Amino acid sequence: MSETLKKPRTRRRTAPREERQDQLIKATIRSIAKNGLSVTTIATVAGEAGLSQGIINLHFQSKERLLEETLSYIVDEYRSAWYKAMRTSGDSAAEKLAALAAVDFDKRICQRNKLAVWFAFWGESRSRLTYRKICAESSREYKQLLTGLCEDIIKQGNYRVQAHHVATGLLAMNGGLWLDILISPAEMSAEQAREISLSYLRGVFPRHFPG
Amino acid sequence: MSETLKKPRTRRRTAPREERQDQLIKATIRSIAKNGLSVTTIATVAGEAGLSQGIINLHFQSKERLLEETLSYIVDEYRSAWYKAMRTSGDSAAEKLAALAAVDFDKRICQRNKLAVWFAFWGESRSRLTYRKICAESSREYKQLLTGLCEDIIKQGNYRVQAHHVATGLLAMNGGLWLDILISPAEMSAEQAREISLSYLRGVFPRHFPG
DNA sequence: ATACCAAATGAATGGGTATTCATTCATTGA
DNA sequence: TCAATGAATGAATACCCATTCATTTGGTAT
Repeated sequence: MSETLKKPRTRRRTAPREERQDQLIKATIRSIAKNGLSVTTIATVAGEAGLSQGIINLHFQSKERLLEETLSYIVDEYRSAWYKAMRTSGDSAAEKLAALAAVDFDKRICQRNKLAVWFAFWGESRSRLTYRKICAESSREYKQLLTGLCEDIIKQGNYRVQAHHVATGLLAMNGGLWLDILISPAEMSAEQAREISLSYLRGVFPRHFPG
Repeated sequence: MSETLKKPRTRRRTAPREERQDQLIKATIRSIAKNGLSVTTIATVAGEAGLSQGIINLHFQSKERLLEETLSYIVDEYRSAWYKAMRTSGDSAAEKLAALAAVDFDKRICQRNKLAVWFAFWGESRSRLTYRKICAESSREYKQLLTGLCEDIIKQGNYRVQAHHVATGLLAMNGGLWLDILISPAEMSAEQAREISLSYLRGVFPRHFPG
């Protein structure tokens, strides 16, 4: 007995709950990217995951909850990424701001499949309170963080701009660049987008972000 | 005879083709804003227009074509707006650029219902070639126009930025601000957005857009 | 081995949607 | 006033989709 940690020889057909849910969420991301949210059905997701239709209600109770969990997954992943960037970046406000801006174009975050999910949900969010709620707190927190960093830099450099304007503008610009990457990947790569975003910061805070 | 242009006394139940199509497109915009694209059905559009279900296939052959015509309507309206801005604005590149940037936050263009439509279609556009095509030419043309104006200003002012970066950045920022207006109208008005967008231009071209 | 349990399946169900088309109705010209 | 025309209707149709659940299957403890 007590060989509980033995590895299975054959690929297990039954997976632990969390693993299967993760698998389904990733299948949902692919389906939304490939088919769009309005054509994403239980069947397309199950097909993408290579599993049966019934499994979605087994794990998520409803299609709607699967979609909500998928959005949460993306939002949480994004939040974790900038939390980490804050921890690992340099101490100065400028370094932190640069690190945050870079997260938006990080390989892990700035994947077209995931961008497709962001925009799919934004497209529906006007009419769906739930979707807005899932994004709300994280986005509020993020903007506050950005604004704080901008305030510091403005004080240090004696710049004559409003922190709130810069933070909101930067956030908006990066979102818009995401759309370019999503829709016209031939004309806009993540690297170019990062460069454009940075050139904005150089323009507003020239002494902190020298060209 | 020859009184063909007489006005009808009673409200006509049968309207000219173009008028009815316009009415249906406007109903579609309202339905997308209210319900989202994925819940917009023949029934919701017909209900919004106060007409019967059959009328949509009568005028547009299919729901899909109605949606495409609706997107085209929004795109064309936007294009007309900046064409007009170019005609009526001052002659200097800076004036023209300011006029263009202002169009994005013009009352006619920057309505939440219409913004909802833009984002609804962007959300699906990754998976729908047709949607991308409808936007493509207009958007290309617009970016080219912006870039040209930036080039002029850069030459005049001897600025050390790339025209393409500024044009793309401005376009992206305005798109991102649209999202703020759409999703958090309490925190972002069209006027504030215009101000933020302008403060970007002031930052990049300080001698042409004095604060 | 055997029995048990939970995971997974997929056919069946019920509700909803786009599209069609025979019918109704408003308008116009004679 | 009376056809003739075509716009508009809405019930009928055929299809699709989320959800359910009886059944099967894989893993585990005995």
